Amino acid sequence: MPKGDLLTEAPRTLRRDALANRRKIIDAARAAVDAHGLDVSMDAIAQMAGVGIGTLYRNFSTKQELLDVIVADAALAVRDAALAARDLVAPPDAVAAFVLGIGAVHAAHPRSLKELWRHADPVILDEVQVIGRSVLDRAHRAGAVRDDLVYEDILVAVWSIRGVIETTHGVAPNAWRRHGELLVQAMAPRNAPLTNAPMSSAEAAEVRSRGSRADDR
Amino acid sequence: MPKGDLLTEAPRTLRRDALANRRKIIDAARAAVDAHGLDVSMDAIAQMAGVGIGTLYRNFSTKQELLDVIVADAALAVRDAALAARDLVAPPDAVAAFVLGIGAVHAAHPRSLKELWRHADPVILDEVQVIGRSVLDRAHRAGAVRDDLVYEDILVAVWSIRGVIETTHGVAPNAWRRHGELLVQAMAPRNAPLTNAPMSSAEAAEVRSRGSRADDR
DNA sequence: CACGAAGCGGAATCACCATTCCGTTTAGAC
DNA sequence: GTCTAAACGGAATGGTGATTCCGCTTCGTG
Repeated sequence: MPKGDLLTEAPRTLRRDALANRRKIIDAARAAVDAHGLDVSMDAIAQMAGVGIGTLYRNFSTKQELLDVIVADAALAVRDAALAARDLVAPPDAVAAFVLGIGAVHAAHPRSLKELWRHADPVILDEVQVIGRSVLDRAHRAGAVRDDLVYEDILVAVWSIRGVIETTHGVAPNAWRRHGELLVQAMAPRNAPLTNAPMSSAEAAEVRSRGSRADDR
Repeated sequence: MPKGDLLTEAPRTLRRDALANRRKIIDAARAAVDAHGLDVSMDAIAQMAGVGIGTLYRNFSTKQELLDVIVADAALAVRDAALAARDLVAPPDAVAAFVLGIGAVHAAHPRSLKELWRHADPVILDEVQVIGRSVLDRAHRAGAVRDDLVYEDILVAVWSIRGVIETTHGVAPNAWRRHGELLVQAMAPRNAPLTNAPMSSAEAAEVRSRGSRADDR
């Protein structure tokens, strides 16, 4: 050990080629997931990226770790869509922009967002929630949405669009848009009050931690 | 070959015990799928049914074949819900009953219906479609739904409810009901005309044959 | 009750993946 | 140009799950 114990931690910079490979891997992984779902094999990703499997594992010690990067990216895209709705759209239309904007992100990555609402970084999802609540709040004050509409309804609307995309994206990639339009209209004032109570925000948060697996494993 | 070629086909009746086992297997499979999803292992199903794996494969030559039976059952439940909506509910409310009734079936089997709309017997799904179109037709004539509502919108609504259930069932098993209510209201007359064209019925049919996998495999 | 066909259980087989290991190749500091 | 740490590729390993095989057991007929 001639160099002593000065450098216990990993080096801060990657070799030029290594960095390029890392990029290729992430891009390939995203493409592979969009094309074949979250259960693409690591070999398939490696091949698509044009590197060996060893290189995948040099960059990401686990498949999950790689997928997390993909999901994190997607979460950022969702947050950006939320921000755009809040900051670039007039309050009365912002709820629609929020729902449809996030729907568009899902449509662009039909499979990688599947697990988004369960596995993504809670910090980002919290940001989305804060943005969404503020969008809804201003819409309420503008009288642009029905009184009984709560943020959880909007969340559920997004999940419903996700479901439509999951079912249709290969055949009718825009089918979700009409569904979204229908939902937005349902959020308008003047509709009869809803008789079913909304999901509580605690429940919404829990979907994040346990997903739907109340019993799995 | 003393018996000659008279009995090329399989015997028509099962031994009493074999029949009982077959029932146990189907029940266990349904329960297992509801609890753990379509990728439960055959071993798990066998164990839950209290039989050996060999027995599973004596009854169903393939895992897919067993799952198909489960899905077929679910398809029948969906058809029954559709029939109930058509025959037991006044035309103006029948569309709501159709959507919510089918939603309830999905909620009762959150996972086994996941693949329903892709893999189930086309004959049954056709029946559902015929029933649905007739329900919609009568609702139109009663002036109970918006003019621009087509059957494909209803199908998409069901898929959206399926998506909500998939996401929430473990945590908020009734969250889908409020979403369904919202959708039903959106289907009422007096809403602004939709700007997005509906999915074509050819596309809807294609979801059945290729599902969303435009590129898989 | 004896017997043979029909059934049964579960070990063995096969295929597919994630992950590990290690000999070989290269970037880039000197 | 040399040299070494950093990177690489891909074969080998280990685990999981579907499917097959076959000796043993049970139903139910005569």
